[in-house]
Amino acid sequence: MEQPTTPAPTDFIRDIIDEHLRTGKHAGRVATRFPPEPNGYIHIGHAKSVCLNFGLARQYNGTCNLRLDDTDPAGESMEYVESIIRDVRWLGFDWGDRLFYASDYFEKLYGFAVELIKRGEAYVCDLNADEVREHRGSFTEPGTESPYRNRSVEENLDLFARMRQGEFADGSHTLRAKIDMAAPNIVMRDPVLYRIKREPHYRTGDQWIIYPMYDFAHCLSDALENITHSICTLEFENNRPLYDWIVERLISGNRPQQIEFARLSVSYTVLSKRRLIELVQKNYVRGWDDPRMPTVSGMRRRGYTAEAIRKFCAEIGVAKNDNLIDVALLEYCVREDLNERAPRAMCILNPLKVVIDNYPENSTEQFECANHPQKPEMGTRQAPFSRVLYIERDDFLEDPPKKYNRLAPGREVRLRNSFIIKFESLVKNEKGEVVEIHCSYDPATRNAPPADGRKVQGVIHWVSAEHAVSAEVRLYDRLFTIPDPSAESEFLQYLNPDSLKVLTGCFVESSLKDAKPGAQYQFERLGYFCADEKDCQPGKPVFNRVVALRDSWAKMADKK
RNA sequence: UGGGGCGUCGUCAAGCGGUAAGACACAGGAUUUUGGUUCCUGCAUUCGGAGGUUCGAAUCCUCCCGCCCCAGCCA
Repeated sequence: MEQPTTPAPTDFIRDIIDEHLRTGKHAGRVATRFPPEPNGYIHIGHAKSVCLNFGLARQYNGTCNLRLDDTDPAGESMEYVESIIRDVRWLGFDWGDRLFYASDYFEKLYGFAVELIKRGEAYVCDLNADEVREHRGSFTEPGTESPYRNRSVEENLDLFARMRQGEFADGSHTLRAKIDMAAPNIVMRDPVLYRIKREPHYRTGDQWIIYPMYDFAHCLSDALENITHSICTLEFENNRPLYDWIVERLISGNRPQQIEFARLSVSYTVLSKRRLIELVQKNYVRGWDDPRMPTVSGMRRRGYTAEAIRKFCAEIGVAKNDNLIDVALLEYCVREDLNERAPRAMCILNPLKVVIDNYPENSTEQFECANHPQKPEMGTRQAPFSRVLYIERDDFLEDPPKKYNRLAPGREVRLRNSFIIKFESLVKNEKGEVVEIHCSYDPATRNAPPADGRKVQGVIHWVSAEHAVSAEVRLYDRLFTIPDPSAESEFLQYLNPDSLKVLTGCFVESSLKDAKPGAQYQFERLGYFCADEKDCQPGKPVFNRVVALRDSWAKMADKK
């Protein structure tokens, strides 16, 4: 698979690695991993981690594993695993043959647990969840030791084996590390290492009824895979002492080192897995790949490219500051990428009929249109022109404000790629709405400037009524309108009911009747659109809005 | 409140004792058969605050203030 070229910025993680390289730690090796739990689809926040981990591996000529961190059977599934594999690949990264599952280590992890018991540093505790919590103490008070804390190694070994064999009820026993119930860091107050959970695991089925906790499984999985730099998000900083505690006891030689960075937040949206699951399960969206979702698959379906997402991840940087990235930066990265690659096309969202009175009836001519104004190598296409056209309703105003650069009574405009036309008259219906306008065209301006050098009011796009293809266009606005991060907890109340507007009665030029699903276009003056991966059908295309072109006209109108 | 982190432009983010990069956003202007693109220009005398060390501090020290994370048998 092609490895993308993303810029290699400097950041504190690279400083740490450089230092290791200098001192010879890990013998010059760099091994990272991307370890999602398969309990949902990955989103733009995961993409940051994917780009970081795989980017580091590539930059330092190392490796990056894809590991499914599936130690809690609840909510995990093969569908999620498949989506993760698909999405990381699509983002442009390759883990070679290094696809791993924490669940493949269950037997080894069990062995590590036994070893810890033998060292007298883990014990089986009969306290239930509530009792464990009570014994844990609080931020200000130390915890109290479990009455089961000082069982003999033999008893612990026996009990732990029986836990595995299914002798005890769910939640009745746990395996705990024997550390320090008075530790100021609550993570170190005899953390639970194994719990009993009779829930089928999507890979191991009912083979196990005890499952290792994250803190036990993750560091040891890293060690088993010879990871050198275990990069995770800031909320795990409190867990690092435990990570080291476990690894120091059970692993000899070079040990992985945990390094934390700030997770991504993006304005106006929500990236919490819990909340995204809720959106899908309660059908607020049409699925994980709904184009309004901040998931990788949603963005792909919406028309964002992997390159744009990678560019974004490189642009935001990696640091330890809590951050809230302006969604405008994401959209900038998408626009920048699409501007290069998206062929231009004309589309009328809201048609207004225009009759060119002095153009012969039953006549058609073809205009050759550049697919990209700055890139002749992208070729041309033919656009049929005839006497009856559709233009965008917004492109005509009977009584235009100053600065309006489009068609109006008494004015001339350029029809993009074709003639200059001049307003002649209009037709209204009984309600007083303009339903049709009549214009004349200047044959001498066929893709040429007027001979007399006169300037026209602007350039608008059009489509031949007879040849145009009807299309459905979906305008996606932001799914949320969360005003600031502190309001995020009430996320459902900020769902934007207008986040999806379906426009029917739209027309696209005939060259788009076979638009390839997934292909992006720039509809001139309207924005970037993507032929919908799922709903687009030849002959009647469905387009999703990717991002809008800057709406300068709207901005001017706002100003005055 | 105990512990762990973090505070540099509206938003990200470089900077690591030698006198505040860059990007987005924003504001002007030029070019343009997309109000797009491109291209110029402007945008932190100041780095959470107050003291101190120093010829010199965003960078070192002290105190203070603010924000985030931790009391799941989630990850």
